[in-house]
Amino acid sequence: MDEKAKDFIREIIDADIASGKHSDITTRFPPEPNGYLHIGHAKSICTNFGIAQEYNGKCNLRFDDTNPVKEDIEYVDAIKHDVEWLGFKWSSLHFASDYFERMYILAEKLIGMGLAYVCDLSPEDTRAYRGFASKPGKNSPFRDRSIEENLDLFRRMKNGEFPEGTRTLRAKIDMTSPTMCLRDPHMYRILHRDHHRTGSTWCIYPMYDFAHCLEDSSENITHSICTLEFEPNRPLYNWYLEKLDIYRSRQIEFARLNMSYTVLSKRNLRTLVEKGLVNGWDDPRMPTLSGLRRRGVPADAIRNFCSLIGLAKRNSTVDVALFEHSIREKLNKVAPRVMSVMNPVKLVIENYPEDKTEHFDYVVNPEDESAGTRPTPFSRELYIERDDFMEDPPKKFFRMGPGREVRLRYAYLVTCTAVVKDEDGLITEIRCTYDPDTRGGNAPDGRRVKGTLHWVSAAHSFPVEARLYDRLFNKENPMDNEDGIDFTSNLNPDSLLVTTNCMVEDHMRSKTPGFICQFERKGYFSIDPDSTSEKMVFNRTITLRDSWKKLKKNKK
RNA sequence: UGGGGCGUCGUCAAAUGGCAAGACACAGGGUUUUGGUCCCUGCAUUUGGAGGUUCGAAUCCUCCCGCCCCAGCCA
Repeated sequence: MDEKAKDFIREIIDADIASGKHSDITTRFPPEPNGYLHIGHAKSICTNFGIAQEYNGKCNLRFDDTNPVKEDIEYVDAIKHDVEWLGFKWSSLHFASDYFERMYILAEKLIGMGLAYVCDLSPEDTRAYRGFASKPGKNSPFRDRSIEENLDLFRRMKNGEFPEGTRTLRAKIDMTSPTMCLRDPHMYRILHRDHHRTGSTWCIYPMYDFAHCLEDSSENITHSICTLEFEPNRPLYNWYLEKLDIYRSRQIEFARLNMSYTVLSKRNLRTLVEKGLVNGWDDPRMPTLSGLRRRGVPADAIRNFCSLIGLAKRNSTVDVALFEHSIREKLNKVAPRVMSVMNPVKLVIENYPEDKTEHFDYVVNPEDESAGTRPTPFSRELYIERDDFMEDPPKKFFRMGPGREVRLRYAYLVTCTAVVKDEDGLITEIRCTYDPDTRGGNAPDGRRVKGTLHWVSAAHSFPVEARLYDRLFNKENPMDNEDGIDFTSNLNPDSLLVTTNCMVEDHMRSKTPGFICQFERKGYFSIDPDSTSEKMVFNRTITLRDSWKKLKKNKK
């Protein structure tokens, strides 16, 4: 068995088990319900749930809902659905808000220990007193209130006696600490807002640093895995647990995922949605899990991608090509093949009987023998891809041209005899003859053809809408632009092209949204929920690799 | 320029003092009724730089350089 090298987090866990520090491992995935999950969260989900699986431990799903201003129940449901879709089951479900009472008690305990105080400084003054990174801060004038006064004030804060912004509860640590978050950090702020779960019960809400370590501790989380930007907060995380003398979870930080040609911050994704630059959080161009799902990306592909990218502390940007590779790799193995013509032009076989229809055996998936074959109908009038014909083709063009013989996949060898055009010079019809001896696609005399074209029978196909998606941004780093702010200037104007006259084999009529297939030679497609009985809609998940396109591009 | 992190191929990423894995990308070739898949081949004499320790250094030491994070009553 080839031992895959372990990442630094799994090495820490191994060491903790070896040393006897832990015999059972518990992790957690702690999203804030203020937006939709994206591929970056998938890295965290796969890490936390993956570790729990590998070590026979537990992984909780916990909503970090400490800020009612930004959070909503809508996101809670969407997040649960996304985690399940990715293929994970949480050991237990929690909400930070379930711990509000306990947090409050622990806050009073800290006050009682002389380690927390109510501060009346305005937000502006608080900032002024904090100092700078290189300059120490000054003590708040309210820092030395008596325990009794602090307790009284804090209870009155809780009882709603003070307006928002007038007072906070702060930990009494060290205003001169070189670590900014240790300069008497806020524990509670006043917010006269209804919370999506606790309603109007509370008008003070705990800050992240105070809340998160308590949540982890309450759940006996052994390893609290988070992203790099929380690294400077770790001393504070440890401070609360130590002073309160409660279960000590260990915070470990890893580098969040960045991906080329993609934005992955909730803030920027929200901008795209709110400015109407995409059609919602689940727009198939979005890197959200809901968007990827709608686009047709299998959860398996995402999980495999997450194991390919590794886990480390170095800031990095993964090439989106690696993600695309993961998608193709999965889809190639599972997607049934279908023939569909995106940009149809009629092909008439002059020597084929007008009233005849015959069927050929179509291999459903050459990568999966068990998928078997199915019959596909063929007749005198077909559609082929406009791109598959050139009147004056170069040598390397292996497709149809005047006088050229090509294979119609699974059917016959045909030779182009004529082209019919309208008054504008647009080709309206291509004429050809077929060789009846080549049934199935091979010539008994052994002659070979270079090209094999896909096709549909005109009488046995129907038009659908195809939404051809491409990368949302045309710049490797969408954040890199002239004014340094407006990343939307790097949006790819061709990220969505719609064609409404894509002809698809008749048997596809019965398929329903979510169905994924490969349109042969074109790419992988999934049926969109926008489909109606009048018009089916297909999303292009991703194209096939296209070495012909590459060859053409390199010549230019 | 205070504190906390991080520098190994174009992009990710292993190597834990003993001869720089692997994947993607790229380039070339083979097979092929998808210009797909698959298969072969090539792709870091060198690990941000300079010194030092050592028989031996990406790994240890010193100095330097670069990048990221922290000054929300956000998370």
